[in-house]
Amino acid sequence: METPQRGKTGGASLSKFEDSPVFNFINNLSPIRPVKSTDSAHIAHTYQSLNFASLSSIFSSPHANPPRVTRNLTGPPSTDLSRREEFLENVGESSLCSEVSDVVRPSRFTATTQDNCNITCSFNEAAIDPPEHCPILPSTLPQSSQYDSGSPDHNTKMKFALDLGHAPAELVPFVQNDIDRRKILFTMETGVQENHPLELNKDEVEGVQENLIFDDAEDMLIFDSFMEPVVHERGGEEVIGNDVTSFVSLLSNYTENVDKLQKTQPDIPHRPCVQDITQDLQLKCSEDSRKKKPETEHGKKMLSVTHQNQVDDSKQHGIHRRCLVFEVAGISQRNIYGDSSRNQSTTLPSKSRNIFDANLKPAISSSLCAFPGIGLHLNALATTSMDRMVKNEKLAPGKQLITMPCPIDPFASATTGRNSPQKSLAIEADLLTSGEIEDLQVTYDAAAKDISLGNYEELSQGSPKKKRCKSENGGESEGCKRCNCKKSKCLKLYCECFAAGVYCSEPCSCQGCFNKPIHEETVLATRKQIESRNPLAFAPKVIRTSEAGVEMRDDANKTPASTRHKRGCNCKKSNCLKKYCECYQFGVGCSISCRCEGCKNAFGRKEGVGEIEHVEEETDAYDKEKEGLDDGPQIAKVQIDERNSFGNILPITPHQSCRRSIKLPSSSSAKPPRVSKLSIGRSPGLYGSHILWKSEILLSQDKSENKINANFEDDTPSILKSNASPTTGIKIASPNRKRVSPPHIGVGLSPPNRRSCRKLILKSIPPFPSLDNDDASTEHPLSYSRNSSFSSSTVN
DNA sequence: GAGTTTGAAACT
DNA sequence: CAGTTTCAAACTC
Repeated sequence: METPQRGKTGGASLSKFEDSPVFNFINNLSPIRPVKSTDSAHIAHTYQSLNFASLSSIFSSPHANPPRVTRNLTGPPSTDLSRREEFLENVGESSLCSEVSDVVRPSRFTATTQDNCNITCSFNEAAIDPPEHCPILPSTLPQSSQYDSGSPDHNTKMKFALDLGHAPAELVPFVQNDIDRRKILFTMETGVQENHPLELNKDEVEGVQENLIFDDAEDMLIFDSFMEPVVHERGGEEVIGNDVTSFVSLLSNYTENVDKLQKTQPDIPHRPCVQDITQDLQLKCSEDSRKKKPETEHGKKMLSVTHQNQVDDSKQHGIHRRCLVFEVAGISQRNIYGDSSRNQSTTLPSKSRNIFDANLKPAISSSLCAFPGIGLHLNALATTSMDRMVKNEKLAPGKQLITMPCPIDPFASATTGRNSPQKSLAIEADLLTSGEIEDLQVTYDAAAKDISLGNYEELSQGSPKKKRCKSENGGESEGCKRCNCKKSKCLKLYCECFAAGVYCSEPCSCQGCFNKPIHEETVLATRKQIESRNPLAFAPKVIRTSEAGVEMRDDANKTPASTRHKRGCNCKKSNCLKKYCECYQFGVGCSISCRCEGCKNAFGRKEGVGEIEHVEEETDAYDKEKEGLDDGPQIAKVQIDERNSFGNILPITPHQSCRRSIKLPSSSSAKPPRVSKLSIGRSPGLYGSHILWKSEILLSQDKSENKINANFEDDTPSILKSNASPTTGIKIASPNRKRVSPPHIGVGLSPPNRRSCRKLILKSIPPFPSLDNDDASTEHPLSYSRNSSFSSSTVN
């Protein structure tokens, strides 16, 4: 090996870099393994052309204005296996790029792949700026000004590029691996994507980016997700760095806001600094990793076995990253962006997946309970995705395909007998242990059982029709969704089937029904018309808003204020204690957007209602009134990331799903809606979903997450807090002037800036598929003709 | 199962 | 926007 070359900026040494505050900062931020000088040296050694000197010079010379330096790193040709293996040995677990990630993480990291598939890491000093008073940060940490290169944007950028054209193919996965492991909140996309039709194009990314303006640590976390490396078909194309840029914005905003916050609210305990966040993540990650240890080890074993495969894969693919939102979201994100993403995880080298897997599991779990779908369309999409998943037999090393019958298939259930063959749930999972698979199966069976028992709604947070469902079909989920329309021809939202985006089926007692496949055109046209009137007409009625933990902390029996009816109810006589009330029906509390009178919603009352009573009283009242009522609304509130809704069918562990459920007052004693195992968003199960976003799912989870969540609220401006209710905060006018809230949730959940996050969702993924033209071909056909064009048009 | 009540959806 | 009508689910008997 040749000795590392010094960069043009060269003067600084690695040791100098070690002494730099930035180095310390980085180490502080690196929960898993601090950057070590030896690492750097080793890296430099290993990769002769990777010049860290320039990096260190920048870090160690805060006042210097190093010119932008780009280094092309020429490693062993990817075709040279021996060299690659040697490289692997040298680099070892902590690969070169892991170091790279370590080094750059605290700063702005942009990974762009140029035509020659370089990874360009750009440092932006602004991102390095630590929040003031952040205990972990060295007091001497250079501020941005110190790094001001004089450029208009004050960016001092150093690029070191890894010429993947010559670099070991493993490099990329390793980069990904380490980044994943460290939960670094940036995205990186490397390369290349041949035959990735659904890959985000630049415009999409930009669109996403535009709306991705996080400015809080939480945002970062959300943004985090787990980076999913994706192996693409070809190595060496353009890497979209926009995601990374998004992260940059995020990080920058975060630091800035922390500073602001600290200045404006010195009394308030400082929000978690980056380290706190990363530690939380790391903690979670570590826990997961420990749990997954056997798998991890197995994965390591697999590594050797599958190394060649990986190499091949690596040759075929690039790294594709999409990281938004928490882990689950990360997965779902893939679905948003296309089918290709699904394989992202698939193609991950097993070794690289160890950490990733730890994250994947929960994601899988949540998916199980959140059988996707924003509306039926998405459910169908999910199914289709599954199909495609099955079709796509290429499973990554260390992956296994678990297939189970899919009970939660709106089509299977509502349209069985027509064109809805029972779908199988194909779960691509990391080599799970038999026990884990068993657990998965148990969970899945439980869900299936619920559905088969007619508790469809119980699983779907929809209007309970248990009466009509149970005892029928001997366990088939079909028939649970039925209407009794007489005049609407099942072409109005009065019809639950129609509203849910499903065809009426035999069990329906409707008259003059047009909501049938044979009238597909009519159905679609009508639907389109309705949507034109109100784009969100078919949107989930219950959305996730803010105030999440607040109410939960206040009273576990209450529905988290974060989950509220989109428009709010308008009850006059029912006191929001009957299913007439949609809020109650969905098992959510009323909010200030409700116009109900005499609200006694047991799940929580709207703010401002004078009759604040104790929940116990409410419950008692309800009990009295409801005594004898066989079942209340069976609602579960697994909140689904809208991205999950996009067909991200991933297995989930039972308790994970339960854990993510929001406990509702038990209905066992004729009390309000009880908690069910699963819930798929909106109504009758078909909507699957309210777009219950991932971040919400995580809300009630880990301590670290709770901690973060708490901070969310802390930072929520009072103005937003006051608007915390679902609709008030983000109320928009629908065409028919009715109050309509965007499907996104988390008004208050998110600090102001999180609006961007929602924007992102809305923009990048039309939550509620429109019948319009282009989309119609992929969405509505899905809804109403599962066998129609979608699969054929998107599968491959 | 028929009739009533209720509130969302649709309409004016 | 508000008021009214229509509608079908929820509920009662």
